Parts: sequence; structure tokens; C-alpha cells
Amino acid sequence: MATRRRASAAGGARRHSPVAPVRVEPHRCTALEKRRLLGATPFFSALGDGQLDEVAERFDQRNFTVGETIHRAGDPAERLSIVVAGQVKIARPTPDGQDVLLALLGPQEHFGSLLELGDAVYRDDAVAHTDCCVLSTGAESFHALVVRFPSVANAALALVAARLREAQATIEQLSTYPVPRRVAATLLALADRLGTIRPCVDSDDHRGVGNSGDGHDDEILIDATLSRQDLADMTGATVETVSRVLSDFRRRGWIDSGRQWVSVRDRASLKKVAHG
Amino acid sequence: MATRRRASAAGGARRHSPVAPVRVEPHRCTALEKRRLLGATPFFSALGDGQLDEVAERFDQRNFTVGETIHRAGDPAERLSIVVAGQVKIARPTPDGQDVLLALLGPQEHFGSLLELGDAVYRDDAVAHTDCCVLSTGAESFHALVVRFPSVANAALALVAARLREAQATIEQLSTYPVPRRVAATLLALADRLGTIRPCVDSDDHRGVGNSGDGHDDEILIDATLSRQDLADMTGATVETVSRVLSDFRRRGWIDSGRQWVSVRDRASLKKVAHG
DNA sequence: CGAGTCTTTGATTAGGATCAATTGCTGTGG
DNA sequence: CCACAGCAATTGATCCTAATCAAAGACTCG
Repeated sequence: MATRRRASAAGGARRHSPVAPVRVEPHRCTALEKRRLLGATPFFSALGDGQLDEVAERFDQRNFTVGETIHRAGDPAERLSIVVAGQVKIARPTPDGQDVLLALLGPQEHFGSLLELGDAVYRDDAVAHTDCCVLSTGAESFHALVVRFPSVANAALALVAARLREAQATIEQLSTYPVPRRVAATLLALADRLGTIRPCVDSDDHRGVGNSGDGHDDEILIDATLSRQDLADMTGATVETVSRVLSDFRRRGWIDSGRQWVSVRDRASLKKVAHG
Repeated sequence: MATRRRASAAGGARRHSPVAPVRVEPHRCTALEKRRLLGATPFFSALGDGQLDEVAERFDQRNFTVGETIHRAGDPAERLSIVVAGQVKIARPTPDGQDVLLALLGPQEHFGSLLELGDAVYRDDAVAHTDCCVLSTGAESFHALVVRFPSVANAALALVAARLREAQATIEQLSTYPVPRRVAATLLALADRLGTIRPCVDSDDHRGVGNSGDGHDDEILIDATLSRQDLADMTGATVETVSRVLSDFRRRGWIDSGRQWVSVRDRASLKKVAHG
């Protein structure tokens, strides 16, 4: 389904369509699918089929289309949600209008009231970053599951702890490193989480060979609609600065990028920048 | 025990001894004390005496003196610790030597392997910020408790979630606000967590009245040895900048400060700076 | 094709970092 | 009790990173 017109050669200017074919999925899960999807989730991976049924009946499914708001900061925090398809953006609105992008979640990842424990309201906006499908359950319902299945408690703890680690890494970045370094680190992290290999060499285009001998060919596309503004919100910088940094990286051949997309060409060099 | 020479009047220059009487406590808890201390902790507050005994026998007690290292980043992460007296500083060392102070923990607060779940090593240094007493247990031992007592699981989840919230607030601060605002917010947070009322008006000094009519008299001392460097590490700024900001706040009469201590005089004004 | 976004690039400014002394507090030892 | 060594804090001068302001180019979609 990827619409593309002329994915021109590697070296030169950026071209039209990014590489992210937006996939939509407006569907309704069967009970069976729900069970399967939840079972694939870190929360419930230790449970057997019978137990999963019990879990599944407590979860509701909802679909959202790009840009749709799932919840807003300030709303009563009453649901724990798990992304099963698509991507969800978690952003903290600040008084002065400048958002901070706290996470870009993909399938299997969770958001919502688990993080707001002991808190009455959400602290962040959750917005559908692509069309997406989400399974969610009430906070009490989830707590019942925690009590019933100790493995769920352990998993939840581990997941929140992992989030905390990420947050602390971000704090480290923000407090001590300059923007290019933060951008490099962010790109690498995104490539790890959302990267797909060899973007420019696929599709239905006829294609000679692909790599026209320009050094590296292990290009990794970050499979998300990623604007400069998003990157700025992730790194605590401004759009203009991010744009300048990306232009610089591009000039050096470390990345390739265009409207709403970035791909990593020279992981090693980025790593060097990201780690000192 | 507070040594002090001449705590001079309120208005003018800063004077000698801060106000923090350093208390030492090199002792050994009895089993009974251990039980009581653990029961006072958010982890185990829901448990009965019999259950607390079970918990207590899994915890060991250790004392540390100021500056002593409890664990270092890179050490195998094998213990969960709870501060019962004194303060512990959690700092993340960065490659280029500049530390990031992630937390300053007081009694009842925890650190260690709970946050490193699924991680083999500590990410941070833990250092005794004052003389202190710590109860700790092995990671497996703690997990056994989690499975045995669901309330412990819930408490642990809530505690880690609370840490995550703090971390996200810090990220918000770092990404979008200027230094004076961050410093103001940090001071307020410290005053809330570690503040003691009326510092200059206590001790065994004879004292006329105390407040010599200089506007506000709700002064709150931050009860910790707090260097400019510590503050800088908490706010992601440099010592010099923090010093300038504090001098400014002092000139305005919002705070009072000296070598290794700060007290808050005008909460309202600080709040105004901290929140826009 | 044209309106609306997103991106790039340039010029200017400002907030903090850095470099460099100087002053002030603390506790130690003569 | 006082002098001194050592560390913490202050203050000034300068430089540089990144924000801000401003405008033009690029891609998408209706």
C-alpha cells in the first residue's frame, strides 16, 4: 500500500514521500484476538489461556484515528491502556504552551492510570499519533488482576521501573548535554524501538541494486511520522535548532531525512556523538 | 546538640553556623525496633505484627557515616534498601564527570534494586549524605515478599509510580524553564520534604522574641547540608549560576542562605517564580 | 494549481557556561 | 585564643550555545 513516486538515489537531495506507509486499522477484535493480544503483552505473558480469558473480559477495545485525543491532562485518571496497534503520543502540556513529548508508544506498551497511581487525574495528554487500536481497563479492575495474579504485579513493577530508568536517562541528557548530542541519542533510541531495515530499497519500484557504493548500506528507517517539532519536544530544543542539527548530520551522511521522517545511515558516528 | 555561636538578627548578612545540627546515630537496631521501623514504611504499613516479623527477619541493618559510599554505579544491583534515619544522596555520574543529583532521600524512602528491576547493575551512586542507618534486603528476598503479600506489591508500584512522576516533572522543568525558575521550584520541593519551621528561633540560646518585625516570619529551614554544588546538580546548572540566583533571591528577601544551608522566607514569591 | 504545513536558513540576541580571582566560613593545631 | 589551610561561596568579565525573530523554499492535499 505504500504510495511512493520516485524514491531517487541515495546521495543527494531529500525527496517526496517519506517511507512510512500509514496503515489504518478500523476493526473490532474478537474475544479470541483480545486474548491473544493481551497474552503477547509483558503484563500477562506469564498467564495461561484460561487466566487470559479472565483478563480479556475486563478489557475493552477502542479505535482512534490520527490526531484524536485519547485523554487530556486534567481528566480523571481511571483507565489503564495498552496499545495493540499503531502509535500513541504521550505529551505533557506546560503552562506556556510548549509541550514536552514524554513518550511515543508502540504495540505492547501501556499508558494511563498505572502511572498515576495515587493520583486523581492524568498529568499528560495522550493522542493517537497514527490510527491505532487500544485495549483498556478500569483502574480498580486492574488492581483486582494484580492481586489475583502475582506475576502481573511483578510485570507491572518491572515496566514502571523501566519507564523510570528511561526518564532518568532523559534527565541526565537534559541536564548535561548539548543539543546535537541529545538529538543523536534520541535518534538512536527511536531507531532501536521503531526502526525498520533498508527503507529505500523495497517497494514495487524496479531497482538496479540498491546500494550504489556510498560507504554504509545498513540504513534504518524510523518507522513513525516524526516531525521536527516532535523531535524538538523530545529533546527540549526548538524546531529551528533541531532542523539545523539534522541538516548538519545529513551533510555528514550520518542520516537521511525529509518531511516527517528520518532514517539512520551511520549508526557508529551517531553513537560517537551521543556518547561523548 | 546544635553548636551555634551567634545567630545574629534576621535582616542583614549571613552568619556562621547554618542551622543544621548534624546528628549521628551509630547504633544497632533490636529486632523489635526493626519491626517498628519497617511497619512505619509505606511498603509494609498494611501488614500486621506477625507478618512484620516475617518481613523484619529478611532485612539487615547497616550504618554509614557521612560521605561513605553505599553503592556505586556499575556494582551488581542486588539489594533494596530503606533509609530509616539520616539522608542518602542518589547521584548519577556522567562520563564527563558532572554528576546529576537524582534524589535526596530521607527516612522511609527507598533506593536500590527495586528501580533496577531487570537490570544487572546499579545506574547510580548512593552516598551517605549524613550519618545514616539503612535497612536492606536481597532482591530475591523482596520478590518473595511481593508474592506473599499483595499489599506490598501495590505499595511498591505506587512508590515507583510516584518516583516516575517526580522524574517527569523534572524533565518538564529541564526542557522548558530557565534556571531561576528551576531553582525556585527545587527550593520549594526541598522545603516541603525536609523543611523545619523557624530555624533561627530555637536552640538553647536565650532569645527575646524572635521575629523582629521584618515582614514575614514563617521562615522554613531546609534541614539538610545543601551546598551550591548540590543545588546545581539538582537543577542542571552550574555552581556559579546557582550562586548568582540565590544572591538575587536573598537580596529580594525571599530566602536566607549561607554555607551549606538555605531557608525559605517568602514562599509565595518563590511560588510565583516557580509557576510562571 | 493553490493554500496550508513543515522545513530550512539567516541574522540577532540573551541566558548561562566558562574562566579567573577574591572573600568568607570552618575546624585544626600551635 | 589566634593563625592558617582548605573548602565553599560570591562576583566580575568574556564567550558561546541555542532561543528568538524573520523570511523563503519544499512537500501534501484538496
